[in-house]
Amino acid sequence: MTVTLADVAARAQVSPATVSRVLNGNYPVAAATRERVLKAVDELDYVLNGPASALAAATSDLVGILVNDIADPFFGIMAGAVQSEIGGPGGRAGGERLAVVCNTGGAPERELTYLTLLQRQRAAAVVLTGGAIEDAAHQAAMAAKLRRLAEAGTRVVLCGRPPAPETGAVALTFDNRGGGRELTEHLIGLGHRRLGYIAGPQERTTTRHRLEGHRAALAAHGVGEDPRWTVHGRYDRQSGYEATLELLRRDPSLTAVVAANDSVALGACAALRDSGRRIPDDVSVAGFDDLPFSIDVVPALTTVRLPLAEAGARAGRIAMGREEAPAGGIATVRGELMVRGSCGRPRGV
Amino acid sequence: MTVTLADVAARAQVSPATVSRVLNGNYPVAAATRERVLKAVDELDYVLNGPASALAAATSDLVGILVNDIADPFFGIMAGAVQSEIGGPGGRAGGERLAVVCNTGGAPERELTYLTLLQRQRAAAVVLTGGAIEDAAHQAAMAAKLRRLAEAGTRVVLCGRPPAPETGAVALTFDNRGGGRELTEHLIGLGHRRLGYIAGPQERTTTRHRLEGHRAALAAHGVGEDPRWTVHGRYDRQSGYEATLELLRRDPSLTAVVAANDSVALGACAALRDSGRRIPDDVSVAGFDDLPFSIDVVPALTTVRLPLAEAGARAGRIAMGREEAPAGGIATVRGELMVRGSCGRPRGV
DNA sequence: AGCCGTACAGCAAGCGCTTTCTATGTATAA
DNA sequence: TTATACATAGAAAGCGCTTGCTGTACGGCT
Repeated sequence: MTVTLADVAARAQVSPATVSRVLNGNYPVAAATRERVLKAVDELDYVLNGPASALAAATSDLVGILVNDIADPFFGIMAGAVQSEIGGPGGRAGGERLAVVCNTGGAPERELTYLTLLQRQRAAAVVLTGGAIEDAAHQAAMAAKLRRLAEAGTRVVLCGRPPAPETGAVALTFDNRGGGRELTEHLIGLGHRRLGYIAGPQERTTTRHRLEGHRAALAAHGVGEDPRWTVHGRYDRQSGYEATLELLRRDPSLTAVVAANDSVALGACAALRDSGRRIPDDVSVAGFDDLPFSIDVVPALTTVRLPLAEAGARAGRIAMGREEAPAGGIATVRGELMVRGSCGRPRGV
Repeated sequence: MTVTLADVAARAQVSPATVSRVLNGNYPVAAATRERVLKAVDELDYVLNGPASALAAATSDLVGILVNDIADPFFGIMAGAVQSEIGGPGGRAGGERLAVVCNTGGAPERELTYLTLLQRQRAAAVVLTGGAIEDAAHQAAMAAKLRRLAEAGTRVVLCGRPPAPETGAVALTFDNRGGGRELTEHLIGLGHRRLGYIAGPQERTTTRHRLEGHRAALAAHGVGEDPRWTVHGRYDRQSGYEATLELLRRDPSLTAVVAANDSVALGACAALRDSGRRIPDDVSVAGFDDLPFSIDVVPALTTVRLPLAEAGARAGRIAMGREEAPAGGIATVRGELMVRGSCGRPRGV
């Protein structure tokens, strides 16, 4: 029914072993034989059986990419960059690998389940993107899983994630703290003294680091802080909208709102506008990430650009062993402050 | 070294067959035995070998999702929805399936290569999203490939794609023509008579259908058309920016610009603004898709909402055989006109 | 001429799992 | 009590491929 290696071998009048070697190309096969085999492959429309070959060779050409939300360009951009480097169709590398993009939705248990699934498939490499979840039990479980994957020969790369010590995983970490600090310093420099902060979900490293950067800036410049000025929410637009209304309710005199990311900032802008405030005349807004749309909203968003595509590409190359891992297995990727129209001087300054 | 089924069997004092049956759960196994096996699995930290099991069972739990651009939310939203329905971790369905999101970049050859890769993995199902490429040779090759996949038992679903006759593929097609027509009729109703159109890449069905809808509206209402008023480009923001400048150069008197999608519309807005025009006072702008950000730009984008998440979810269910395919294997998914601030009456009307 | 190195090609043993068929013990019916 | 069905577990035959090892033929060497 389905064509197998043996069928090709029969047709080409060679042994299955030879066909296999022609297809894998790492063994001397006479040119004439090779041609004959290739011709048979073509005529029979033969397609290798992936599972069988993975079983026999004890390796697979699957590469897993874990993302929190595939509908969010933040992850899409990284995933796309990883994929372009792992040598899938169209990638620069040679072999044909299949990128498996796994959508965890930010749920700890899904993260683990996907890792198990990838382990089951004997994935060649796994790239984890996005912030980690700060739960001791979960982190321990993740560390154990990553260690086991590494032991089984799967290369593990963390992209935009804090390092996972003693797991053998390479980490390209975003400098969220530094970026957050720089951003808030910019606002302080403009004269803002009453800054609201819309943070992401509580238990995320990304959330915490960005917030810490924000606070470090405030502290460094002697700017006061009020617990009412910080609200936590999700990393999406709607959450930004709601959080901003909440912030405004708590303290209508805020002159700036710093958002956990650009999507949240978008929601903040909408809420501000709906409540009759102008940006940046009445309230300044800042985002984080510099996603493609951020330059197009009006006014354009002041934000911190993270080199998502570059980091993803690098993660992909490291995962494929085509680039050396950074010293110590850890590299910090810095963001860049993008000053645009959404932040201005507060009234009367 | 690595733990195998046999190890578990030995530890649980049963045969490998029994372990397999416990793990797959479709054969009567005494409760006591099952417990013993499960305990051994746990103690040994056993992870099934995916390739081996796929080989033996001649099926796999991989589901492929082909997208043009994973960094584009248009695809991300659909892919996420498909994934949530195929029963991967966190999905509603039971079994644990791995969704493989493949980024074709819109390149014909990559589309085919990925399909081959998926065929090689003996994927359980494949969902193809996005417009098809209108090249006879490529379409024939695709049709052949899809037919072969279907023959091998892989369920094939097209989501937001025109039907592929005689391939056994189920198609959920977006009514791009109807949406395009409705959108332009709205503009005509507002009084516009000089409408620029920024189309997508030439060889895409999506591009052609949307443009046809636009033209049908013009024709139906006796509104003239000038070849200079149509420009082709890519489906991204930058392309929209450039195309708009080109449109303006060709005819500065245009009162409206209809874009192939929302990202393009965003670029158009930026170009219009940079050239000193106000939206919608001087020029109206319309998009297509209604991506999440479209409501947040200022003014909010008038566009056609496509139920991406719903369509993706349905495609996922059909791919899993959890929902019946539509009659004839084809269903048309309609868009909905979203009237917002970016379109107004032209000056003097 | 005889020997050996080299270049290919084939044999056959798995890889780790699923599944059919068979065996065994137990419960039910006659 | 014996015959029969049922529930459960095991034996074993692959699934389709890779790869270490074993030929075999040929050319160059001494």
